[in-house]
Amino acid sequence: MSLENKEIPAAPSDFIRDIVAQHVAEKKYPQIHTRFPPEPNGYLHIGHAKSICLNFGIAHEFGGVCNLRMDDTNPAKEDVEYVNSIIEDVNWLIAGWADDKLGLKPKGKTPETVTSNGRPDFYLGHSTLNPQPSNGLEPFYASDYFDQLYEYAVALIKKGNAYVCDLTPDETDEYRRNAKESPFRNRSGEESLDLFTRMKNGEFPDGKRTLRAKIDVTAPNVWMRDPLIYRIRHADHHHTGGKWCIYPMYDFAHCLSDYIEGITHSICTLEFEVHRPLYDWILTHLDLPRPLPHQYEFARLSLTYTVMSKRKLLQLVDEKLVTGWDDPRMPTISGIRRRGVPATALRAFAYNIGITKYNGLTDVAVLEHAIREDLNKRALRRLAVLRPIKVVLTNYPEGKTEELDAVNNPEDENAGKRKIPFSRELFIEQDDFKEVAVPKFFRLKPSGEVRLKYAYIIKCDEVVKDAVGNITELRCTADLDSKTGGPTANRKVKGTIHWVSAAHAIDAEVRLYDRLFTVPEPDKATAAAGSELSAEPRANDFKSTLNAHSLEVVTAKCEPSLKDAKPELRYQFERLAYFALDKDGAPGKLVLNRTITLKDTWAKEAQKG
RNA sequence: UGCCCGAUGGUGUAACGGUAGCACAGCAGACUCUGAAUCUGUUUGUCAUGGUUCAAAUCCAUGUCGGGCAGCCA
Repeated sequence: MSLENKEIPAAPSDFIRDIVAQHVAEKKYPQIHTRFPPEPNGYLHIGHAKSICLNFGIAHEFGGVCNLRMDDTNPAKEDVEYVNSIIEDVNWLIAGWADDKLGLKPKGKTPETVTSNGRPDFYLGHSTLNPQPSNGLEPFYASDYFDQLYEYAVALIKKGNAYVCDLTPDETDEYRRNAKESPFRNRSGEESLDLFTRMKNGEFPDGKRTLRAKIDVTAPNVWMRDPLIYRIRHADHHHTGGKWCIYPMYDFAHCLSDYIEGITHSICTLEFEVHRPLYDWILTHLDLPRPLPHQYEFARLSLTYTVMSKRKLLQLVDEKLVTGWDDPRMPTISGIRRRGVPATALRAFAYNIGITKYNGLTDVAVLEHAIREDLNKRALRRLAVLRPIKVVLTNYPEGKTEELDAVNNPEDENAGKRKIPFSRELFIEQDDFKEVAVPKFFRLKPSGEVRLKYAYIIKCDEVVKDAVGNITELRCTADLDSKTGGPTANRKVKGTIHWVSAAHAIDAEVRLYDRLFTVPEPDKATAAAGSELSAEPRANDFKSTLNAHSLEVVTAKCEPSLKDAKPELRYQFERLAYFALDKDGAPGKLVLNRTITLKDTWAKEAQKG
């Protein structure tokens, strides 16, 4: 069994899963049916990953289905680029885990008019389960239901539960704030129907009229104060083209999309909690013949050292503060993937943080731990030197090369071994030599000994410097009996360091990524903290906390086996970090991204002084 | 301001009227041919005040603090 298919830890329990489990026990529904409904107006981020893992996790654990649906009712903000990235990201995240629960539909399929329980109904039929979306299948689109939503709106008007309103946007706001009835509230159903038809036919400009649900303008919950359910937008839609100039609002489209698809559990984030009465109102006022979906809310994810809002992420992209949506420093799923994080690690993280209604702030260390735990098990060990310093072994024959055995992964016997060339001239890490060593520094120092991993114990005899005092070379002698497996191999020296043979090393462009922000809560940053004490954070202030050193590029010296590195594999440069191939690489040009460093207890110790 | 929701160690979560547990982080140690991993130990917690009860993190009331909503965005 490969790591990709390895099951993630025991299914968690939370208040939503408890509800679902109860419904399953009661046999309340023939099948549990969730959905993941992003708006295609940006790339998915790690907060969406939490939602994906919840919705697909429930489908996975309770034998259900989870539809992927584009919540695309606002043509102004949405784009096919985003649709495609969403499909790619979801498929990547659920691959080998819940891809058999992914609900799709045949391309172009729209809801059918059927009879359910003796009454007319719109229903899409059962979702198609298929892990290959390219196979004539596509995700669901709220925009595929525009015909049906229009019919539902007409039905509401005919029942006296909706009316066309001519108030301007400002007036609408004012009336709603003051709990005042619109003067158009009591116009006849016939007149509303006529005006709604003409809205649809394009007779009015944007903003001229709206369709509103007739509920209760004095309701304490403002979303019940005759909310808008349709507005005029003369704009092409990425999926329906120029067919429509009126578009349904979220509240109207979402609950009915859930219904049309046969969703049982409609799970969303906390900010929609106040919308739930409206969700229920619309569904219960349309005399729908099948069981109604129900909405449940959980807290969205916040992470330290991260911004999560699509607006801010878009700003980073637009202002070229990162290289794109998939910049490995971005908290987007595509960025995280490019950074080298396996989907299994992201899923483990999502499971570990749990689901509640408390708006907390999760320490990014929890994510980092999940990544390290995953990578430790799968990464192939390699020797590579990021910042080289030359070492010459004066007692080792010139021109001699040995092939030394090296373990590919101590956590996985099946990963096997490889050969590493060893010779008289080597590179070691600058950090692994100190001319004036501090007490607990047990790496290489003048007259000190250190083990070269898989090779010999060496002793530093001489430090060679250039005219300005920079170290150019270390001249060392090797204990030629101390080679791994040799007579004095068990001689104890405190330190072991990594190295590469200078003559055999290959170069790689290595991108050392660090956190994008320097403070735990960039959203709370105040740019002008000096001049305006206790100032409220302003919309753009988060950019003042960007980490200037979030990317450093070095040319590393790597052991030659790395020329065969594969994009689907992960590598650990021993004692340093985990790496993955970047798409910018080419045959003969190695480009690696640092996914995450190894834990570095020494760095912490050294900082203490 | 109105409405809604929430509050358990530093952080995130569990305990569903009956011993406050887990993970991350931290600290200390063991081991180590990766200062990684692994292993051991360990500091720190039920927002407050009342009430119900043999018994309250859990139920009730009030307060405090925090979050959300008040777009013709989702």
